Amino acid sequence: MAESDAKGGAEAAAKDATDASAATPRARYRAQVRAEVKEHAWKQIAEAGASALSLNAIAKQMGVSGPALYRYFAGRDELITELIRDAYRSLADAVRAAAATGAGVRRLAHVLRGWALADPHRYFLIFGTPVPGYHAPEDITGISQEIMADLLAACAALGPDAPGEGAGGARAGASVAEPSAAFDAHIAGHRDWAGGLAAPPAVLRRALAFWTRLHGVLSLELAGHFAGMGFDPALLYEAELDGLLGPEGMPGG
Amino acid sequence: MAESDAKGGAEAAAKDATDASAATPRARYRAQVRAEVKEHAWKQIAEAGASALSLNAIAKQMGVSGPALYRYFAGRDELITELIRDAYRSLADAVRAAAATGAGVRRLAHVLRGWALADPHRYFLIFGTPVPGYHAPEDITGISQEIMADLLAACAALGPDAPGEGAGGARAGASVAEPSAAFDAHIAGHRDWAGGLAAPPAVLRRALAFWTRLHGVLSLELAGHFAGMGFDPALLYEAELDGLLGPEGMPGG
DNA sequence: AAAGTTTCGTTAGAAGGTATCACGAAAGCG
DNA sequence: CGCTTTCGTGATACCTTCTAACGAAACTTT
Repeated sequence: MAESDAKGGAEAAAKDATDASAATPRARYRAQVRAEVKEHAWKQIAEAGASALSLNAIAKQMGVSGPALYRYFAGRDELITELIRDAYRSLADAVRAAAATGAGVRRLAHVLRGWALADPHRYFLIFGTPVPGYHAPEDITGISQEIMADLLAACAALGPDAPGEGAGGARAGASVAEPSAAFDAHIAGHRDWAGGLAAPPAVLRRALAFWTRLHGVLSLELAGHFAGMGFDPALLYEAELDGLLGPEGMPGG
Repeated sequence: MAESDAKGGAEAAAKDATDASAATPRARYRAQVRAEVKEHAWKQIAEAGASALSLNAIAKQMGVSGPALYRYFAGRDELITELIRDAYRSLADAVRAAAATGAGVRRLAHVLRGWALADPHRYFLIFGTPVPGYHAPEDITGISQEIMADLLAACAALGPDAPGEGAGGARAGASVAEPSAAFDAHIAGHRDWAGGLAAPPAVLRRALAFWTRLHGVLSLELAGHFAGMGFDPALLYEAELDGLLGPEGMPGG
């Protein structure tokens, strides 16, 4: 029953092993070792990417034997899942901290870019090539909903007739408002992801555009696809942001 | 000297091993085996992703021993590089074929999406998480420039004052034309990637926006980030396309 | 056609990875 | 102090990439 205990213990301790100040000394030690493993894992990922992550190498670096780590993580997959969770939480915290100081969408975008540039591998862990069989646990989707909620709130703060193409108000004729109206009609009926927020469809569409457009520039930049092209990705990012926000420069941004 | 011969042979044959109808029977056989290996590799990638690609498994499927494949590929990296090259070529061919029939940007965008959905793993092989130490060979960057040239031509066909936010003409005031003008000034000085094409900065900017925005939607969709959100990614893709093109619907699109 | 050379595919093996098992030692708990 | 749980270890099985050496097959040349 040693193996089932180790498994059950790992799962049971997963709740309180996250906080360092647990009740029992056992759990506290567990949490510390788990944290140390993840620390080495992040270092290894930053150096050679997530695909090169090796439990064996981490164990060697920590001065213990390979199988020792299996007392703390069920396997490589569980460790990676944990790292993905930490990455999501890190991004959510960064976004929330900015939003708490009243940051607008523009500032949020800069927070996102700064967070991504600080550790590209961490960004790709979330938004990069998905692992074939992997399905994110419940709590991770919850964290991503936190991020979306903050983004949605920032977009709602812009007002329903905010500038930008297709948003409705600022355009000359109805010729431009039409295409987004078609999507607005669709998104109005599929707003489960917006939580309880009673935002108009234009706001939902704006939040989606923010996400996809910034990710588009950011991921191509981080992957090096702009490498030989000469221009500054930061300026392209800013240009997309301008197109999204309009030039008047939101006060909180 | 067998090993240096095998290496040199592989490199020398790499040129004519690509076309199936080579001069010598040796080269023809080589080309056939290499093609068969890649075929199995694609199947394996489609099933479990590029990270799960195993030379050993391919050899087993082909009924030969593991090391036999090292006569045809220097290693796993060379095989993957070859697959990336094929993926780029496949995309470039698809784009060029569409462009040859006079397809506009809208149709090009649909070709891109169709190509990506046909094999998501192939898309991620190009635009997904980059492998840490990998640098694309010269000819691969050449193929990507082909794609960019076609996109650029299609964008130029739209005319310099085409619709879309920040392009200049269709907007009500100068307040919206300003932000993109800032980027236009920058991109005007860094247009090495545009080849010899004498396109105005607005066209370059438009092509860049096409690439980044469509990739933004597409990559998030393929990675499953829209999974639990309920809306139809195809409609979001279309909405972004509309925002890029304007609603009047290009004739060739 | 025979001889020579190149290439091919094999087995063997090194080095490294994940993951399991069984055992002894350490540490917490009653 | 003793019982119980947990921890770390070495051994082991099986996977991977990749190199080396050898025999056989095939192409080339004489």
